[in-house]
Amino acid sequence: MANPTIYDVARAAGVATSTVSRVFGKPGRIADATRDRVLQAARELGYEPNPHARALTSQRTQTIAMIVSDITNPHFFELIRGAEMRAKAAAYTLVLVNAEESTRMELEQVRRLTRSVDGFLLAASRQPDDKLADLAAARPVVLINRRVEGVASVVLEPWEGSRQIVAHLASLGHTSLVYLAGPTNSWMAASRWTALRDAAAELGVRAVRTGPYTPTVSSGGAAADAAIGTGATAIVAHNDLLAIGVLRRLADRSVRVPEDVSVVGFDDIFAADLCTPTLTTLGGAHSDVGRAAVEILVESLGQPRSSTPSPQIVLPSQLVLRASTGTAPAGERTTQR
Amino acid sequence: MANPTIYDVARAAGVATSTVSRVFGKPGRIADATRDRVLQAARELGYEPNPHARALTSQRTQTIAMIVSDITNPHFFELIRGAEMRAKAAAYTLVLVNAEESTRMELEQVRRLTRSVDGFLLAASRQPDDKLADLAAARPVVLINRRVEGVASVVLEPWEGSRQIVAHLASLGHTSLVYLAGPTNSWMAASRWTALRDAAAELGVRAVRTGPYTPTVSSGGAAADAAIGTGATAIVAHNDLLAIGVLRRLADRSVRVPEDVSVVGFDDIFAADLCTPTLTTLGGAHSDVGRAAVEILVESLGQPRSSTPSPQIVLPSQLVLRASTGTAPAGERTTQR
DNA sequence: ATGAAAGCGCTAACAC
DNA sequence: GTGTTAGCGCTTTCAT
Repeated sequence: MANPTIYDVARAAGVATSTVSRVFGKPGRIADATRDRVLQAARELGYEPNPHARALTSQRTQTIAMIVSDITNPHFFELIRGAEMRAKAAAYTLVLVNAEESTRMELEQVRRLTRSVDGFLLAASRQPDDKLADLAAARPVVLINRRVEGVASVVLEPWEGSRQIVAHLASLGHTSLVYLAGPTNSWMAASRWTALRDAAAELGVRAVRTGPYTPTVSSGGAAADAAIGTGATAIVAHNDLLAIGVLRRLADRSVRVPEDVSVVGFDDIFAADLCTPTLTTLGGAHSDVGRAAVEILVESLGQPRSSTPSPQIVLPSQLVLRASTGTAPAGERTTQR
Repeated sequence: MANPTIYDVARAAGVATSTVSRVFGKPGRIADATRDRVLQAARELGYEPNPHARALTSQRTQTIAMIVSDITNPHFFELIRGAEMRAKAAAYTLVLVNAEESTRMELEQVRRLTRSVDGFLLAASRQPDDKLADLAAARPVVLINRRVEGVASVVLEPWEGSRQIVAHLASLGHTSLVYLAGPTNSWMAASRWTALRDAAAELGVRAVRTGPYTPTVSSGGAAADAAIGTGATAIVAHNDLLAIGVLRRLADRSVRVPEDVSVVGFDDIFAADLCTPTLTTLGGAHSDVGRAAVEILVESLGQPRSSTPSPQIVLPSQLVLRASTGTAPAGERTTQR
């Protein structure tokens, strides 16, 4: 038979269609003998439940959508990977959408997919806070690397991590740093800068910001030039891609790293350990972020809507010291206490 | 209204439900005035078509599944990216599944998703040929970087590319090379080796193969040791990840690249241009491969099944020369004609 | 514990 | 060009 339905199975097993439905839907509520008979018939006919018919009545699709702001960034890769693994484990299907840094497209895709998925993972969303609150009020949403009051989220710790970067630089004798900012509507960019600035103030380091820059290798050139222009001895780039671009430009300009200037990135992407010099960066278990996001989304789908308290999860980040940071150049160096 | 249906729209616009359905389904067949009226009503009510109800009757889901054999490999990233972009452009939703190098899981996921998607993209499938032919006979399938008789596919040219690698090495005076093989059930691994071997024979280069190796950086250590053991002056690794692992191990063993030995990879991943030395590799437009695969899949979905001639597309690869290849060490060098 | 039957929202003949 | 109507395959009351 081409596409056997519960009717075929019901007939073959000599039961009602509702019984077949129950066998597949809520296994507890059926007598063992009947269940075995149904399962047997189903197997013989090669029956597979039709997810659309199921979704039509039950309103549950066993599918979640992950919308990433920029699939080009390898950092998202880990996020996606973690999410995919956890989704598969929970028997959910993962739909992947790239918003290409466009807030409009992000919204449009959420709208388009609203009926086809049970919930959304919004990774590094570029929407304003109120928009996200609206979206989350209307459907299950978990934000990734973005935090908004009252909306569930999972973020990789940016505050203490940024603090550690500044402390690390300060301990190497740096008295000034420049932050190469990421996109203006990036929550992470804002969080990092705030934390860097505060930590710098505390530790007596001068901190300035330039940008915003598109977080890509190719933007690193202009960013590096601007950074050098500030006279700072340490450059903290919004992410590793940008940092690697900076490294390249500095090499072209014969600025030595870390002798003349130190460079720090964020994310600890695969390439951070391969570039020359290897890059000091704030990393963390990105795939765990994706995993955790799926976890709390799926969990919230089980509960009656709105009864959930919107968990805000923070996963630890971790400063990875490599060769791109070193003691501040002597001329600029201040006496350490 | 919470979830307006075509009934609500029909009532508001004063038409039949079928008219509403047509407006959204086949825009041509309706009078302009009626269409505008329906669209207007739909907008006012905030109507969104329910994809499941649509799929249930029409048998079309506007969704395609992409199953990748190993999402960890950054090379797949580009494939996914190209596929996602093209799918979105064609108003298709992309479901992403990682098979984690497991043939069983690959099959299982295809089965599970068969009813929910219109077709499959199988990237670097690890299934045997006959299994793939079976799968493709039962549903629309496009293979990516895998070729099987009678099944539609898109591959990045491996033969002429491998040939160019050998020619490049030969022109540098190398007379022997070792290929560090990828997974045994990888079609690409087989194709590359065959092409390398044939080209080597033609050009008077001795070629041996070791392995198989898991194509990861961490496998590169053992692979490098084995390669050195063969005495070959040129190492061709199954992919860039493995090649980078080899580079690391050689550096640890103080084997100079390219002075003592040359190293070549495949894929031209982002990191190939960042490692030390930078890696000579056979690249190509991977995202175009993903794009093309979606294209022919979507196209075949338009046609009546089986009327399509299963296109086998080959996209050009391209040898990217970097610093990891150089003239063969003098001792081993043969006189050039 | 199981059956009967009414939809879920939409499409696709088939009429007119 | 538009309306009528019968399902698509399943879940879910409501009975029994």
